Amino acid sequence: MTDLDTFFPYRLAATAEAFSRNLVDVYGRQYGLSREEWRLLFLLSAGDSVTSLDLSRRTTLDKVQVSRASQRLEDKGLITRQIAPNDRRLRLYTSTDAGKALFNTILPQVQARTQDILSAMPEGDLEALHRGLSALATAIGDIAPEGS
Amino acid sequence: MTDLDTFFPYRLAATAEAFSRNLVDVYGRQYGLSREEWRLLFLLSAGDSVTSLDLSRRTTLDKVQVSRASQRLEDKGLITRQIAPNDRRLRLYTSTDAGKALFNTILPQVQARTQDILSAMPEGDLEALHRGLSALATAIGDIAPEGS
DNA sequence: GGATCGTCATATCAATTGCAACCGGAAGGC
DNA sequence: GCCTTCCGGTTGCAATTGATATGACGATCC
Repeated sequence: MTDLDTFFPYRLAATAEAFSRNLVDVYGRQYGLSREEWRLLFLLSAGDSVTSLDLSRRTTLDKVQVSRASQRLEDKGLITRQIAPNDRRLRLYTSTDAGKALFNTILPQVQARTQDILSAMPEGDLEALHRGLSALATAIGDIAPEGS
Repeated sequence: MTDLDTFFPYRLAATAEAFSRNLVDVYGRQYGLSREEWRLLFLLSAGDSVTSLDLSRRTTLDKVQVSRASQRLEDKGLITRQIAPNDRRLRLYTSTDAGKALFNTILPQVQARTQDILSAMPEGDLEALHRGLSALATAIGDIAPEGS
């Protein structure tokens, strides 16, 4: 167990990063979005307006990252930011038509790449991965409830 | 499938990151090592001298990252860097006594934290995770052999 | 042997990130 | 009403990272 390759957390991180790199190659290299921008666009394109609070809760991004990523998305005309009417400290983020169009262009490609990879796995292993990952996420949450 | 939480690559990345954060909390917050520094120390403390080529091959770090991380480790007195005798372009990295001592202090704590988390998983799920992760790593390697 | 090409380490510069201060705005006490 | 405290978002600055260029070295071909 003194070899890094066999050290589980490292294998997990390396695999996740490799997967992620593959997808960044789709939405980043071709469309110039960073990972954070893609995540935000993903959440916003689902439908209606979302507050910044929702965003940082539903991503692993902190408020500075949300602020800067959304600024760039706004500069690109993909989203708009308004001040929330009930609490003027909050922002309401909304995807523009251009943003939704871009999202609808990219999503199938990302899904296709994802499918390419996942369907290359032997039968049953994907289910095993799902099972294991869910259990791990739960375990991490239980062990370290403090988080950020 | 329009929810980020259910989007598999995201779940994988988020879980890996959460796990990693937990470990960084051990070697980083308490001993001031970055993830890269910890990885290098890990590899070097195993035993004898290692060339920079080995290092970047056995981590996901490129040579610039190796160069920088090892510089910091040298500044802290944890490793030494010599010029390789057979190829004077290469560097030979060796862990100092201080480096090994620090590693021997940290490793048990990292392993303990890892065990805390993994053993909180229900019976069988860890094996499933191993299986799935290996299959996924293979699939990624097959799909995108170019990599870096 | 000398020219040329590929490779490794490092330097340099721009872009990104993290941290902490700051600026409104809200909430609660008085 | 005000004043204090807390909270969300932004901004500035320092440290880090990434991309690219430079310089040193080794290997190959002539």
